[in-house]
Amino acid sequence: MPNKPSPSMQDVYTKPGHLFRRMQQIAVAIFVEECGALDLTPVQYAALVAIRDDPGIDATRLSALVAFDRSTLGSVLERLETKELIVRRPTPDDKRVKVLHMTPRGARLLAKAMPAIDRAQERMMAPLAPAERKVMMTLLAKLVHLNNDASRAPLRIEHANARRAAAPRKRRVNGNANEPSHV
Amino acid sequence: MPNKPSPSMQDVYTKPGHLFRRMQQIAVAIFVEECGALDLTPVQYAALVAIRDDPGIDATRLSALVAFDRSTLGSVLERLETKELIVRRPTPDDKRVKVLHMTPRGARLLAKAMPAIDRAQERMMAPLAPAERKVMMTLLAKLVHLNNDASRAPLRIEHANARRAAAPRKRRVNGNANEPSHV
DNA sequence: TCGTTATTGACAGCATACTGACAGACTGCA
DNA sequence: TGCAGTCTGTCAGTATGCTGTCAATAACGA
Repeated sequence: MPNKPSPSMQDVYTKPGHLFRRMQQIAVAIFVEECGALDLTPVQYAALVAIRDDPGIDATRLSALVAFDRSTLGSVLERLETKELIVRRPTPDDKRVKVLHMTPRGARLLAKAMPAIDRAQERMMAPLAPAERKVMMTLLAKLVHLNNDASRAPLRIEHANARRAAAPRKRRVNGNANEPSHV
Repeated sequence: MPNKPSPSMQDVYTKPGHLFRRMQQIAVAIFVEECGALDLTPVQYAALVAIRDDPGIDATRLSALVAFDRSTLGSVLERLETKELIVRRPTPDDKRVKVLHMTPRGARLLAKAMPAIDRAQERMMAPLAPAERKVMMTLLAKLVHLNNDASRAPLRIEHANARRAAAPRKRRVNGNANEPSHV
């Protein structure tokens, strides 16, 4: 038995898992600090943008667009509807589906939130020099992209218009069928 | 470049906030995939390591060591105690405090989990080339470190032994008194 | 056409996280 | 010594996220 010594806390601090968790903690804290007055969370913001980009989208396709779990998205949409930022409407086409639209109020909030969002994104990266930021973002984007299928809620951009475009039915081939084509 | 008045989803995808959230999602998914059989989450793992490193630590100091919110840590410790991986004991010194110790069962689980943890950390970074991983980790560590005070639960290593070492009482000067001295 | 399969939104249950508040215990200092 | 202020664990409330499951509905295939 090699009897490798167990990891110490100092080891944990330098591991990607710990650092990603910390960075997410920090990013959310900064976001809320900037947007808290507008009562808008990172997740709600992303959902709003996606709905405005794709009016009439349904919840399942939205979850693929913003990479939320379908279960989680339900409660997020409920909160957005309670705040009257979006509406959920049934469709005659498919009685299972409820389509999503942004309200004028939602549009106003989004416009108002923009400067705060920008400040938040700026602050997260502030400790790095401009050149470092660029490297960081490139590597992070690559990492997220190539790990896309690791999470339960992978990003699926090509799904967004599937319904509307009457795309051919999907054939799930055991595991990850849709490798995204964009890089 | 962004001639659009409002951000589109394509913009959101390239913003640090979105990418950090995705990466955390992915990191947790990979961790759970590797360690799920052991019924161990990333947070529980970090707490276990810290308790083993610092037997007799109390919950408040532990929360500073692993950068959890004090409120959150309560329920985490409760779950660890239910699984009999740790014990919480009152101390005669200070009736408010409950000190934490790992059980033999906790030690066994930690030892058993090590290979899975290593695999998980490895998999998260797998899409990057070795040189890229190094750059990524360096920049990420720097970013987390310099943003440390942005979250509610900043890392406070110097607190860990405060009680035991009978350190001089800290003087809170309006706001965040402990600016980390290490950079 | 009709049974099988897939999809959709919803829900229950668990685990992080954060805000804010609290009672009880402790400490420093007047 | 007494008391004002601090610290500790805990709790209620809110918001993500995940694993499952379910009924209703839709689409497919023999």
